[in-house]
Amino acid sequence: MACRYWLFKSEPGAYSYQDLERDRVAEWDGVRNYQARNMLRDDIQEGDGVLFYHSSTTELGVVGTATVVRAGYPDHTSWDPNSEHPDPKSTPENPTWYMVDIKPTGRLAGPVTLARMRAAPELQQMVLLRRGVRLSIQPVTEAEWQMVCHMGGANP
DNA sequence: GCCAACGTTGGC
DNA sequence: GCCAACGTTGGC
Repeated sequence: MACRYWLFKSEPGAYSYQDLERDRVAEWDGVRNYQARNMLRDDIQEGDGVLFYHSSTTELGVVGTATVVRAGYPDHTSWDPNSEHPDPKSTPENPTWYMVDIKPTGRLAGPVTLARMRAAPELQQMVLLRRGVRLSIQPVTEAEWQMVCHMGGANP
């Protein structure tokens, strides 16, 4: 897959865009879904763009952008029994789960809400809007990236 | 390898 | 809080 743009979902109660701005760099750990793992491990490259989406909150939508600063590497929290998502089957020698590091590149001037995206004819093919898709990491096309950034009043 | 039961996600 | 949709688990 030669995708250069992605959408990462996060519940702002757990980790918000504001948290990312505070931290400057975030290890995107804790992903425990094989489809998402494959993208983290195989496809997401340094320099790729990330739409940061807030889920399970009052204002659903993309609130900012980020960029990948480190491509996929083993998620060390998976073999830490005290982490939030331990997996006894994952070891340093044979890791099951992967993560990337991202840093914020700018809050959108206005949030691009889920409702606005649903209403945009240009975005009808977005993975996010597909019925039943719950992936927390999704590929985004360049056209979709441009459109969301445009709708958000950003120029990354 | 099938598939029912269960757990999770996430919008509403 | 509800529930549709999906992923995972485990008995057979």
